[in-house]
Amino acid sequence: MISRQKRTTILDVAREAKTSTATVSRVLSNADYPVSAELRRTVRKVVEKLNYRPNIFGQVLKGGVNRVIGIIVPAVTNPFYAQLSSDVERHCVERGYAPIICSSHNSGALEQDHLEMLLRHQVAGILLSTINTRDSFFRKLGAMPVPRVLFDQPPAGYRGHNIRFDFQGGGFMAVEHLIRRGHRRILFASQRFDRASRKLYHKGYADALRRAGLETPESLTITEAEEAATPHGGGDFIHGRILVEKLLRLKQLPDAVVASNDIVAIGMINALRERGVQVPRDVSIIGFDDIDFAAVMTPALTTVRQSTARTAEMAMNLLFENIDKPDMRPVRLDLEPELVERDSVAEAGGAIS
Amino acid sequence: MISRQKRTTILDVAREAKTSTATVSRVLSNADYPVSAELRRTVRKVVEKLNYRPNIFGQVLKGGVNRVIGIIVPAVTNPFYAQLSSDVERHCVERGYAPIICSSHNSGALEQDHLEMLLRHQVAGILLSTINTRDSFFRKLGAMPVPRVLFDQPPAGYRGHNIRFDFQGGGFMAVEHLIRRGHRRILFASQRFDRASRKLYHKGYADALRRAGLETPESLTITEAEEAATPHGGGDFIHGRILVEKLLRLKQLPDAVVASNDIVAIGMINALRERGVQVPRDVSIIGFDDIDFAAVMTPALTTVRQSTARTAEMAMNLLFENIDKPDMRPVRLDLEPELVERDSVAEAGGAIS
DNA sequence: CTGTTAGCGCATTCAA
DNA sequence: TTGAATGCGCTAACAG
Repeated sequence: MISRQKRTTILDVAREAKTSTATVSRVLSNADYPVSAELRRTVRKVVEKLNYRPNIFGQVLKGGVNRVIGIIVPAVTNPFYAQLSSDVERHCVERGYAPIICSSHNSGALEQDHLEMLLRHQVAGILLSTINTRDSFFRKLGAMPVPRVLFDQPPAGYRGHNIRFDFQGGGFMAVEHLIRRGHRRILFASQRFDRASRKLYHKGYADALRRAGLETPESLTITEAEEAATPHGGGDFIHGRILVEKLLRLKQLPDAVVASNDIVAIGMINALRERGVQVPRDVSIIGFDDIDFAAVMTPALTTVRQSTARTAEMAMNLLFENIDKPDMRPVRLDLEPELVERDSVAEAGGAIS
Repeated sequence: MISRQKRTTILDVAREAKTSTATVSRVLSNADYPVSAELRRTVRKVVEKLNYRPNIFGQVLKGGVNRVIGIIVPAVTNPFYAQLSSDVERHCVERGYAPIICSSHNSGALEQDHLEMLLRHQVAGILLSTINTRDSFFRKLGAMPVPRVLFDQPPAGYRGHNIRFDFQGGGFMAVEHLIRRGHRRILFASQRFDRASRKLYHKGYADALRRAGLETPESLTITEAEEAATPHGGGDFIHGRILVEKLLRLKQLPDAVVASNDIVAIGMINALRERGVQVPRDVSIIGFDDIDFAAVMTPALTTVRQSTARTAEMAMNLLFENIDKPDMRPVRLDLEPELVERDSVAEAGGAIS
């Protein structure tokens, strides 16, 4: 059985200071309330001496609000989400809120557990990148009595507040850039298409190819079995390596590869280098996300940026607005991709412009 | 002012189910308690219908315990801490606890804020990698009535539970390995020595050199000014680049470099490559931590592992033991470094063995 | 098997 | 300027 040391309560303080709990409460949290300077001083001294800290469970129960924001991401081990959590944390602290970061380990069930936990903790708001896709989940989510903003992966029909990144435009932009640089045979390399974002990114990719009159080669993907066999730690890096194995089995190397994210791209670049294939000399690669490492690696990664700073800013502004105005109607904000040109995409032989 | 939607309470459920709050409570949280099958069913149905969720503030206030564990790390954007948080999270979930991950952004003040927040939330236990060093902080920490385990950076004299990684042994091990591979002029490259871990790692490094009768060259470090000027995102990668600039200004390239962590090592390898200096051909580099990426990059990074899996396991076992036995006396657990030989350290010309 | 009720710690009326 | 009393939502002791 779990036990715990007895904590000092407001009553202990009141007794020691020879006053009432009401006065102690006033000294501590109602700066304006008139309390004689002397009593105020004694109370503070006793608080210090007893190392008293108000029990938030009493406070919140009494009707206060828990100044805590919950953030749920698929995996903090993914640098994109780590950076985003970090950005969000800063916004929270600025406004006097405490953030609770939850990582769902790419598990829909764990994500739901986190959601329940946050709700039971009466958090003031929730920021969520969900990997759940079932309607039943969104029905439950919709019934949760708490301000919330979805970002990164809001499903197509989602009706609440959400930050919607233009994945399709991103895929289009990536291919456009590659074509502009003279590439023709452009491959898509990705984990399973189990998230809307990946489907959309691929759609943008295919659209751009079609528009340029180019054929859409079959994508390189990770099978469910391969995914299950991936050691937990390695994550997408390993997927990049697996994709390279498949790539090298092709009759002919493509001109360029559109990778589903930076980690996959980096994994591919490394695996290719080991096999003697140089990026971008032998093949160009474009990533997605623009994680910190992309800028400092060699070759510096050309990528499509999904700005964590902007996402965090938009999402938190929206969330705090909703916390202030619980009845505001759902807002959808759009976030545009940005092309970040660096060194992993080279000019191809037959460049057009 | 902050407002919130009225949440459904146990009373709402009881009324709707035409029963008492006690029965509802029993159905929900006391599986053994005898309640007629029919009533049980009705209650469950109403709970579902009203989307009721017990308010944890009521539960805890009543005397229950908050099955939540707080984890504070210096920065989730550092892959080592991200991985560790992730490992810890798994242990928590296995035991029916919910983890709250807090990132202190390398700020001692923010770390204290997080600590206060966790305490006010009556968490069952806290896992802490502190960057605070002042005595006053540890006095406050000591007075906190909550089971806690320090890991990664417990200060020398700390008396509570702690997991102590042998940084000094790690530094020694790194140099030993380099010497074994025939390297003689071995440089230490690091951020500021503002943490005990870095001082200790350097001490082990210097000890090993002295023992081998080799001189200890002046270390390459980041100045406080350079650190302040580092853009927030880049982190230690940038530090690696700065260290390379300093390295290349030396009259002579060393045989090998001992980097303070993997990120710095990776940053250095990349910056060196851009300047035409190949690792390990021209200079060997050994990292520290063994983050996921170390295994899959090119060259695969030789490094000294501080196992996140082991750290998490030891720390959580200790923490849960302390939660079960609040009066147990402080335990100190030691964690040994492991050398992970990969490809960033080469055999030097005049190898001994 | 089911219901009534006390009380956890706190902020806030209301009364003095 | 201060204090006594109430009730937030919940569980458990007690009563039936």
